[in-house]
Amino acid sequence: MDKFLIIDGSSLIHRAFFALPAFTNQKGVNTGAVYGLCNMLLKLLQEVKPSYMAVAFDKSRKSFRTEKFADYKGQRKATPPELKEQFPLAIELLSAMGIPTLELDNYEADDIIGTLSAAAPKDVEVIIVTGDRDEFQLIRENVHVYFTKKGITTIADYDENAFSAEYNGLVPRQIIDLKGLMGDTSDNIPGVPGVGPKTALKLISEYQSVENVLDHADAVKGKSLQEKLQTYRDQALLSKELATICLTVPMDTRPGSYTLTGLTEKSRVLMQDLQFKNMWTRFAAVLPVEKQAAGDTGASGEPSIFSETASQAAYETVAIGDEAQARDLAGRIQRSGALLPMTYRTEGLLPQTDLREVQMVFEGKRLVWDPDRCGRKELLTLLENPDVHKAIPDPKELYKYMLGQQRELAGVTEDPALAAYLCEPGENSYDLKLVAETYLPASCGGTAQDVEALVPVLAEKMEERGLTKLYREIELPLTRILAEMEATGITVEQGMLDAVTESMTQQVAGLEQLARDQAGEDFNLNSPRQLGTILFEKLGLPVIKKTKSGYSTDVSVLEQLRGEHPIIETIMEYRQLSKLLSTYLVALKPLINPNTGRIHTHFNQMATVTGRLSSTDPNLQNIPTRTEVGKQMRRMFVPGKGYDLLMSCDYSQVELRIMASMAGDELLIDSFRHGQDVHARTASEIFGVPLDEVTPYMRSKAKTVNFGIIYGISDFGLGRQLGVPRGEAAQYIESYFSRYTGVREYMEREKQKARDLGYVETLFGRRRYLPDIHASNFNRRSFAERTAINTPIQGTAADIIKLAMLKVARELKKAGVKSRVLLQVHDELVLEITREEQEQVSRIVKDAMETAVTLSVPLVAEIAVGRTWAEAK
DNA sequence: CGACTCACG
DNA sequence: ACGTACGTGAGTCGT
Repeated sequence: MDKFLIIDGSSLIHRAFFALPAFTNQKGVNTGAVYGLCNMLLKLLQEVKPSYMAVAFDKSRKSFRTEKFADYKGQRKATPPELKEQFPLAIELLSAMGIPTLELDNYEADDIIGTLSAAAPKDVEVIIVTGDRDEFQLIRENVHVYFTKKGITTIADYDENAFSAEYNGLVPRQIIDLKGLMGDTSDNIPGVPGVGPKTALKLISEYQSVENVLDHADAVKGKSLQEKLQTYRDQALLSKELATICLTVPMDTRPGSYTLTGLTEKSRVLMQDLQFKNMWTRFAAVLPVEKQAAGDTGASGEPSIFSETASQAAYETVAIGDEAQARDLAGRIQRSGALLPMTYRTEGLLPQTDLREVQMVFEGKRLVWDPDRCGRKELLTLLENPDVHKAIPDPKELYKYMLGQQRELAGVTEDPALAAYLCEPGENSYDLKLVAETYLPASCGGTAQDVEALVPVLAEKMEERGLTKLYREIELPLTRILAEMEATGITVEQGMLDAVTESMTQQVAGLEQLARDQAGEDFNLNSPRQLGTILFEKLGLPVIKKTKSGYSTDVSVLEQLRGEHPIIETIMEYRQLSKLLSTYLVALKPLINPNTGRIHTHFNQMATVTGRLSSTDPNLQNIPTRTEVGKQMRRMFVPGKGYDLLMSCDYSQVELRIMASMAGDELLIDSFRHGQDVHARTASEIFGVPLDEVTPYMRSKAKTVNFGIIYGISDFGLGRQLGVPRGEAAQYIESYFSRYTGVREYMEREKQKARDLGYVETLFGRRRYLPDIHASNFNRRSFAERTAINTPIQGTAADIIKLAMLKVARELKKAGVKSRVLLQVHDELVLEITREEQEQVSRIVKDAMETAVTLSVPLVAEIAVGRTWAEAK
């Protein structure tokens, strides 16, 4: 049966507006409500698959109802301007999408919807979508109401039965009788004062209609109710009339007039303008796309440089079908010298991953090459040929596949995903489809054609932003190194993991029981909420800090409560142990690869805004080290078969050194050049005592100050960290800056740069845009200012260790040693080595790290070696 | 799916 | 007067 989807646009856009945060596009146009509406429509289109569709809006506040009753909707708050301005936008967008919209003078959306649904023929199923219960009156056979309960995602389907179940056996039409009695505060329908939903439901259930209730007013229970019904008789009848949806609006009611004509080019441009990045493509999956007239190049009117690559029709798709064809093709590709745009997919567990669905663009054709079918040998030959230049988005998995085949992927000269990351490092994903939608006027849904089109676009963008060198010399070659590290993995001693898990499980259980005994009741120790209730309500401990949703119970709070009650100690111990247990023991075990017996983390090269790597599944960059129990975790990491030791090589105070160099601060540079203990030196400077009179207490304070400086210090933050009043913290900062004047100037310079250019950058030109630097909101602006200070430092450190990794890899290869790099932890490299190579490798690694770049201060790397990661520290 | 907490640099 | 350290990922709870 054909379905007719009728949407209460006004109702849904209101819901969307209040359910979503205030989005704006770059031009400052509010877009959140339209965005939310689009998402709801998308979901509905997917689920309902309608043949006909219309979206109705209220045209203005005036309607035939206001003529009857001047106060109708009189109490309603004015629509916020941020929402109001989105109505015309929504209508324009929907029209461009080929979705019929309706708004009529003197009528509300309700009436339009009512008229359409009432006129719909029996062989059409009508689905009304609204957040307004009034429209339940329209339910009948073949007419459903999808009611948006709360937010914008939960939808309940009401037919006659569902309605009757909720409304005590009434029929949908009787909603107007209910409204007649109870009124509606939001529409300012008065009803009968003192009659609420419960009384109204009871009365209508008994008497069926308002009229009948009024006729039997003397028979109802309760003296005052009787009186009210009699007094407000006319008001009740008027209310019923107001609540009645008009079914006879003069309009075209033939469903056939409301077909979906298809997405237009204009809608794509509009969505791009609104910065709805993948919305158009998502709609294209459920709506027809209007064919463009020949020669029409779209909204710009200018011939697009992508006019050839952007259209699907320009590409012929060819599947490689047999060995002869594969050989012929491989030969032609190798001779051509052309850049080969590619996509690929792999699956399976290391090292036996399989390669599937290779696509490439060659001689204007899209080739689909399934290596399981034919020509695997030829394909691998192409992939390992460094003279065949390839453009591959995110090729890390392909590198790993090749390593599993004892081969090496070479000649990857472009990676559009990586390029997009360098251009805009704050995005959530660099999936090819998304990148194509962002940078191309028309994407081909994440195919090799998109790769081809993206390469020149992103090359230009990177050139314009000074990122080319960073891309070519650091990021692109680093991918291969990361692939090797991931493929290699690190060995965890399984027996120890099991033993520690066992004993820690016991301890955690014991502490859990103890905490319950001390609390005198059962509760979930892992629930901060339940814990808060116990501590601050039941036990009456003083509230130190609050969170958005209740009492804070974090370590800083617990530390202050220590001694107030024995349970605090128990909780702190429990927290520490259960964290270790769940995150580093239980979670680690299933990530041991059964094929290799090792743990293969994933180093994400496109995850952070500063240029650091991140590590997932598992995160091996946050294995405990700070506490004694935590160190136990590092004892499980050992050299693998054929290796004797783990080696850790870490930069000493890189970030402070980088700051000294970038700031050109004479004092700090001097300190590092003389190989001084910087924290002690800082203490001597800010406390005004000779270096040999610095106490450990002063040094520790100075160390905290030094960290604070790198983070874009504030007196409040420093005070909190140090546990001193902010005034005292402010004094430390002031005396710091009065001595390290170069640092102060550097910070002002970076903030000014962010204000002038809109971005800050690292030593190697890695950029981070900071739009909030101009925010009127103090908080957001301050945050951007601290970021302006921190990002060049943290980011330069990231650049430097990446360079060091490339150099280490090169030097180790040149030396022909077996020892290899396994992990990177921001300022540290972890290797597994043989005893024989220890001297040689430590020299190579230390030297490569220290000479990765030349700053105005020396870089120092410290080597440690041991049987486990804990000992190599 | 957001909030909270906590592990790391 | 504003309220705060920078950058991550993961486990758990509760809506």
